[in-house]
Amino acid sequence: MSKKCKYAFKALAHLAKSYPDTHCQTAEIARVENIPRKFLELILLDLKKGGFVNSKQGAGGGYYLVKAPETILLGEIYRLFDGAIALLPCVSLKFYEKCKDCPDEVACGLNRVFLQIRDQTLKLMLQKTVSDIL
Amino acid sequence: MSKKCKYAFKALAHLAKSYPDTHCQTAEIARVENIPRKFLELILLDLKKGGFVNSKQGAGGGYYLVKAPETILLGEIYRLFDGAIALLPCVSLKFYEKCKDCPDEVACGLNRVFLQIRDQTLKLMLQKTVSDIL
DNA sequence: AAATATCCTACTTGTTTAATAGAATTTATA
DNA sequence: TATAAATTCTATTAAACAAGTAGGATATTT
Repeated sequence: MSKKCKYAFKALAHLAKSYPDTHCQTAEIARVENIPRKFLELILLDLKKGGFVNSKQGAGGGYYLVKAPETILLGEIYRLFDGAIALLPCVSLKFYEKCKDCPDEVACGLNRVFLQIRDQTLKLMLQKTVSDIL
Repeated sequence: MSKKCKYAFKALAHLAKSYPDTHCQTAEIARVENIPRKFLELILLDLKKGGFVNSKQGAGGGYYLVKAPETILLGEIYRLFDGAIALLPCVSLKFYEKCKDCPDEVACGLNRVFLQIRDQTLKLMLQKTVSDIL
């Protein structure tokens, strides 16, 4: 998992603590969660584009969750930042790509095994939410 | 998973088909499995250093498995080429590293969730062998 | 108007990936 | 014993990605 993605999880967990009452500023999150501030700005922006958080500009502004923590699936966030959950593109649901070197996906032994692993991981990732990492 | 690792799996599967009777040459494996030949050379060399295959130099030489296909765990190969199976260094068994931004691993929610995911994946990866991808 | 905060674009630095190139070494065999 | 065939070794490369950093534009409050 990229640092970006890990920081995103931590930022969401931080915002979840003040949900739905109040909002937090980038600088505060950065300080408390030990994340480089300017880097975190980009991450929060991505989370906003992804529809997970919203923001208020200007003095006294900040970020807040758009949805309840228990409705934000870890898998969605992972995909937003790191792309495929699957270890092979040919077993990915959302980022599927055919292997150029593989003539027959159905007969491919790697495909079979890594589909199982993807299924397992996906199940947990779409079952666990931001409220599970508080 | 890196291409290198995927190619390694395919090369091992190829070698498994002629185990223990005969050996295969890089050029043949490269052709049949659609892997760039010079790239495959490096991979087979790594597999040799890792103790999974052995080779015979010179005319009529080639590579062959050192151990039976059903004793070569996919997780071992994955680790050899791609390192940690875990998604976070702080939940990795063989490639453990402390997160610099995390004050308390035991209290960390991310640690908890991704430890579960690692456990799942590891279980399958150390249970499945080269003979499972034939 | 000033201070504060998000928003946006670009840049940088280092590492990794996926190869490719060429020569050295070893071995079988004609 | 020369030659061909194969592995082995070292180096290089181009492209992409990771993890930030920098600076200014924009919006909002006081």
